[in-house]
Amino acid sequence: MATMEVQAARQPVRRTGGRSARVRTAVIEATLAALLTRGLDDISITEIAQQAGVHPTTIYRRWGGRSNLALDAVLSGTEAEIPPPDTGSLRGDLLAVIRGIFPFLRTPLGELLVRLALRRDLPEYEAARAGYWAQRFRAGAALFERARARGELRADVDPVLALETLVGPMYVRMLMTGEPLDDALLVRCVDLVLDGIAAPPR
Amino acid sequence: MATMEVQAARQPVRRTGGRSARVRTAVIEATLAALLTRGLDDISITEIAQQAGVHPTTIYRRWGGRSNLALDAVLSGTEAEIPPPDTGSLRGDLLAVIRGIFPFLRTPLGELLVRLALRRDLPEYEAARAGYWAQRFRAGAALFERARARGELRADVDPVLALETLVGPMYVRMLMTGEPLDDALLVRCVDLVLDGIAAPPR
DNA sequence: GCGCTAACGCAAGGGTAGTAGCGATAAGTC
DNA sequence: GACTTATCGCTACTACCCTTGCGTTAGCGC
Repeated sequence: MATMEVQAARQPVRRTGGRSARVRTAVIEATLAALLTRGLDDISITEIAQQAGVHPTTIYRRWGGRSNLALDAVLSGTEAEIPPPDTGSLRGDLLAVIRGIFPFLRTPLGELLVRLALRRDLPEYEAARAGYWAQRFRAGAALFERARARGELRADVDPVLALETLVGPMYVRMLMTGEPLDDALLVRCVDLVLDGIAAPPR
Repeated sequence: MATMEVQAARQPVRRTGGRSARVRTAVIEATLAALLTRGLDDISITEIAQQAGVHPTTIYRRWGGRSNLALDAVLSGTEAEIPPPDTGSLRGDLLAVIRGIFPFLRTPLGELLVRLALRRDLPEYEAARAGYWAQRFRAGAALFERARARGELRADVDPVLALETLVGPMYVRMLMTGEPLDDALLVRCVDLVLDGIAAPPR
């Protein structure tokens, strides 16, 4: 009796070194350059291809389309890890959090990342985005836990909502109103979230 | 001597009624339908044209491109005026403000408006956007003035930043994190902005 | 009504995005 | 070093976006 050889769906051996790697870095580099000069919607794959010294079909095959290519390029240029702050006070930690995000968002790359996050035609981005926010909010949870232990926090505060409220104005100004945005405003954001706007009871 | 007749650059007599009006409403309607079903980036002008019973060339000539067409359609479907609230208390006014924005943003049309606001390839949109926010913040200013007179407000509160902080989490959840969003959260947003997160001094 | 011309319809055409087939090259394995 | 095949280059092709030029229709002012 012949052996029951189940032909396992053998996945092809990927080739990650040498030419493929060179092609990838060249394309990613050219894409980033194009993104930073032309914007998110006006990049041409044909143009990027000849800029990278590569044939357009290669890009279509490996990335499949503009959105995916832009996503890969921007994520490749972004380091995900941000050390969670521990300054010893709630106010100091919140300042560190918002100051850790703000300068990056001001760079062209940061702005691209935000705009990419707002697209809905990229199911691949959902995972990356979820990971990004999960990581940030894990750091936030620790931050609030310490503050609670120090007695600096109200009892009923939701850390997630608090962080969203903290960074909310930054995104609103960046994306919607276009109002000016600087470090002094970040400090005011922190103090507003800490103390609220209501007059203290007397 | 002949009269010095300066040939003033005579602008053409616009025809706003009759056929032009019919074409416009038909196209706008078809565009809105297409936007709501296909999304902001996947609309086809050819398709919209035949849906509206109009030749594609007409759309290209009158609107010039997809972005402009989408902008006009969405703005046409949106009423700009929102009555400023006056409930008698700061908390009531803030709730009214955020509750006035929230249901609209949940509609497909509201979401389209927000996404349009995030595009940078539409200089025409800048004016509309500025007007929208100016109107909203004028109402906000009156709201805070009354609260200040009632002694409900801290002395150093910036109304603009306060409003941005109020609505910030709503936009963050809608655009970035995708966290759930309901009326109960709006109430918590208001209370957080009012009271802050810091434990009261004792 | 009448004339003028803005606005529309139509046909033709350039340009670019994206796909499919096939041979050539080179990465990984032995 | 030799073999297998993943990956890339090339050509050809389709499809759609958008523009241009010209003839036709129908608002608007008189």
